[in-house]
Amino acid sequence: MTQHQPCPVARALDAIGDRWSLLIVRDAFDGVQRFGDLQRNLGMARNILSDRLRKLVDAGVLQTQPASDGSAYQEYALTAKGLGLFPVVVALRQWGEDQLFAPGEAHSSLVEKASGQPVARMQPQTADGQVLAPSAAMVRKLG
Amino acid sequence: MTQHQPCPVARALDAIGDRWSLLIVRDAFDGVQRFGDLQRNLGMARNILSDRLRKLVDAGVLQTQPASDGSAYQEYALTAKGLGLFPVVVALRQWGEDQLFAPGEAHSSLVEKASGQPVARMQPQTADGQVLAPSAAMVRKLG
DNA sequence: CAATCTAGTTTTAATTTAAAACCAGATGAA
DNA sequence: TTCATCTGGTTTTAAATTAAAACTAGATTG
Repeated sequence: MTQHQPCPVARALDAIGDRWSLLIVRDAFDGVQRFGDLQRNLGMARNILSDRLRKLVDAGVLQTQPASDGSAYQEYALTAKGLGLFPVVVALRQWGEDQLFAPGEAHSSLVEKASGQPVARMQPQTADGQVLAPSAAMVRKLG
Repeated sequence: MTQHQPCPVARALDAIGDRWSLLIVRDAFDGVQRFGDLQRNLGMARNILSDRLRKLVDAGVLQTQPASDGSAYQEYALTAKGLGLFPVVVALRQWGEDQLFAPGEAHSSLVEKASGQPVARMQPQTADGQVLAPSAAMVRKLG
């Protein structure tokens, strides 16, 4: 898996496409920012978490900053680049909600804080706002 | 990584969150359906491709069907569940296009076949169509 | 019918992940 | 201020996964 893939999807998966990185990012969106909290939350090996955090920081998805509780520790926060993954996490969540739970099986769902209303289903759209079917899309090479 | 994760994101990543599965799905969206074509395209080991295809079929993301060229071989096609990953792949592609290429660096992009127009940027929205910022969303547990 | 192609499987080696022990510095309690 | 504990790691070793290559059976081509 060399660097500098020409396909944006491949390059994205190079950065965050392993088993743990997107779960770390999901937790970060939920406000989990401390090493220990991430480790307990995700139940993952500390050395692997350490490695992934380093890679996510190197990739510019996370950054370290002084802990907000005033202690001498640090916390991991999403950068602007990391915040850009919000649509990815939401799309993944919606696919999971739709496709991976038995009918009637309980699951969490994403709502707007202010209203408590569920978030709208994400769908690729054309420039003029029509829903875009997979078969109506194509990749234009090397723009 | 046990089965039956309560979080839809975790469950989704259990199904397609390894280094190869989403690349296979991306190729499937691009019409690549034959074992040999996938292997050559992705440059991955045959045994791993074989394993991933089996898992994706078991997960209901892909299904096998007779090859469309009339030969006795089979091909792997997206199921309805697999087609549901379109927003995930597009979101990932847009993040890659936005964040992972140097300014001016050439990259492919996704356009509408009919018009050649680029696909609109995906953004989570509230029920009434407002853009939803990450900080304005929350997870409601066990709906 | 022989050569080649397709879609795998098997075997073995290399890499990655996991678990557990370990450690240094920060914190908190007496 | 000192001792015990907490935090955020690293190191070591074992287990699991991935990769590369060789191999195979059935399909196709000439």
